[in-house]
Amino acid sequence: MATVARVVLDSPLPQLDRLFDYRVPAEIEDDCVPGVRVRVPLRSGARMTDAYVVEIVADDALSPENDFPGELSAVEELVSPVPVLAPEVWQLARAVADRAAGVASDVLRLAVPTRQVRPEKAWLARDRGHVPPRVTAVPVEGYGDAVLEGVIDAGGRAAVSAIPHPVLLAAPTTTAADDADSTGDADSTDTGDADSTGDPDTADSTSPAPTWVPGWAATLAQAAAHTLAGERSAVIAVPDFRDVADLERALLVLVPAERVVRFDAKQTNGQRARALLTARTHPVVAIGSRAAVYAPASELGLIALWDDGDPSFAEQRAPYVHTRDVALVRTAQSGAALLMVSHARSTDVQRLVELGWLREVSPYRARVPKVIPTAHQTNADGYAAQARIPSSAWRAAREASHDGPVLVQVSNPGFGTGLVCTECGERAHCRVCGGPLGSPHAGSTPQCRFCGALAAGYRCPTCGNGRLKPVGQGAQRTADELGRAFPNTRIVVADGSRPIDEVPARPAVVVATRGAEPDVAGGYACVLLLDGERMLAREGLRVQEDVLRIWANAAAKGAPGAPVYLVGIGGKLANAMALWRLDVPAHEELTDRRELFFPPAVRVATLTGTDEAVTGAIEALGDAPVGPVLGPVPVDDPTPGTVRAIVRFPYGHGTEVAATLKAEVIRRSSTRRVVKGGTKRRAAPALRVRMDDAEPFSEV
DNA sequence: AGCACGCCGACT
DNA sequence: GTCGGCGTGCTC
Repeated sequence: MATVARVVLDSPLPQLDRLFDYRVPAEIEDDCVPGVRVRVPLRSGARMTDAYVVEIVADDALSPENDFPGELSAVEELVSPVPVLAPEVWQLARAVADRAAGVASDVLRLAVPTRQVRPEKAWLARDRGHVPPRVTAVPVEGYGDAVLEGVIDAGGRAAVSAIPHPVLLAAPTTTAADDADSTGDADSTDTGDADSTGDPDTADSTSPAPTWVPGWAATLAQAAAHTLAGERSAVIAVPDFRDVADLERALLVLVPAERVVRFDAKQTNGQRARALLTARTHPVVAIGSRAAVYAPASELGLIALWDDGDPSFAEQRAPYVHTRDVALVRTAQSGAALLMVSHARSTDVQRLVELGWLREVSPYRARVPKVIPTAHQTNADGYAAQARIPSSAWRAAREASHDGPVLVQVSNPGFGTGLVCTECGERAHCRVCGGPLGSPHAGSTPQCRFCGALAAGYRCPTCGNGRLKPVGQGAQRTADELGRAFPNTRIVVADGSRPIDEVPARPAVVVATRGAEPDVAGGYACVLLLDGERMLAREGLRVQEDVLRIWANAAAKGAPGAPVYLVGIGGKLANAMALWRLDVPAHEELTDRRELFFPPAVRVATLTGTDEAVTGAIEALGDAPVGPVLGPVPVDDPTPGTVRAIVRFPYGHGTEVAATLKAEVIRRSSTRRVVKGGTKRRAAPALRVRMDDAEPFSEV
């Protein structure tokens, strides 16, 4: 009896985004299993396409009325007998693509690394019956008696407020197993002497030394260890590379290295391929940035995200699906538990909480940061007056700097955000492109921040004066100021171009741009959050939640109960920080967005293309949209004559809207336009659809 | 993507 | 009468 392989083609064409059937030649029948890569002929024999086998069916199980009625072509080649596409990852890719009106093979490109021969051979040669060391159960500390364990074991879902300070994480004692007398207080984490009883059930004969890790990392490592102890996998996605490092450090205290696999952008393809195959072999904890959420972890028991509001979770490649959404789809498909851990709450998670879909879990008696808001004066130009740091904060910082490091968070790197004329205060602009001038170093030649042109010999066009001074404060400038104010203290600057992962727990002033704050064992003695006002002045739908997130994450780098000065901020946001009730602004923000039909209260789709295609797509949607359709308006991107429109629709219509838009894309892709003019050349697709853009209104 | 199929203008 | 233009549609 012959068999038929049902395959997904590795092609970005939407009209090919469905399964195709091929005959399986007898020679490869044994190895042609779901998940393997094959090459198949597509259209008139000679040309080959890469594909993954998704399903093997007996050809007498095909029904003539439902399946392809013609003669099947044969699979041309089995590329490798290693099944790299796990069935659940295929299901995930399909659902994620459908949700985004996108193409499944685009999702697969994010989920499956390109073929690597060496790791595959190593995997095939290896004893697949290998049993990895067992993982000792540890309690998830700080959340009351087995609260999070209960969520995980029940396949539940929770929005978890992270423990807002560093935690000293110690390896479980070899007797471990029962969590009976957990105090539920992360501060009391047992330092535990490094025992060397050499329990054969644990990976190493010597336990790792206790390590300071961020509170969230301790919680997620313990949650993962709990999941692994039940022989189930955990998948944990975090925004960036440094978070991966923190989490890995925490995990290696609790679980054998063999059980931890990484997926991140800095890996080579070979490393990713190895991680992928390991994850399929036995239960692991898969950690990493966006790609980790697609890890083919066997027996999935837990999916978790740290800081889901971080913009890094927005995928940059088609179909632009946010890691949070992938996690939600995967949770629904797998029945695994879901933990959304953060300090600040995203409006997206708040929506799920208000729906009752996520349960709220907070630390039990956590010591929250002692946030002290100090509203402050600005001068008439709107620039911070000389007293940038209020005297109370000065005093506290100076005092704290005797005991340990003080963190100073600023919004921008370098020396300042702009230059103004010393005489008339006019902002200096580039003579080439009109962009703002800045100075990368003290006293260096002014340079355009947009086009990079140097502006030597600049004269103010208003008053003719030739001298400029910086306005706004970058990290370097702040560091210089503080250096004068703290004469005998070490000053450290950390920003995007000079990243510092960790500073010693010694007196120092650490000036860091938002998001680049180094860790310190035990936490900072004091935290100053300086440029809040400027950060809030940005345009955008998510500025407020983003700024809260940035503040909260820095505040949580302080030692338990350390003072945190929130400079120049009053009102609701200051209140939320002071009370450490970061859900309140999220609730209010979400309420506003419901009234305005803005995401995430509703979903959005951005339609780009020819006027006819965009208008046609809007008509095809019928009455699914809510709120007025925005546009179509002309945009000359990617080609002149293009228009863009934004439609908004309730979550309940998502499936229908995505399917309709995908059908429109397919319809328009078969009739391609030819640009008028002498030489005919291929034009942009007549219709492009992007769903759930985080900042959909920024360009319309 | 590519390539075949199909219905209207100037050529042996 | 036919050769060939590229719009349209399909790919197991």
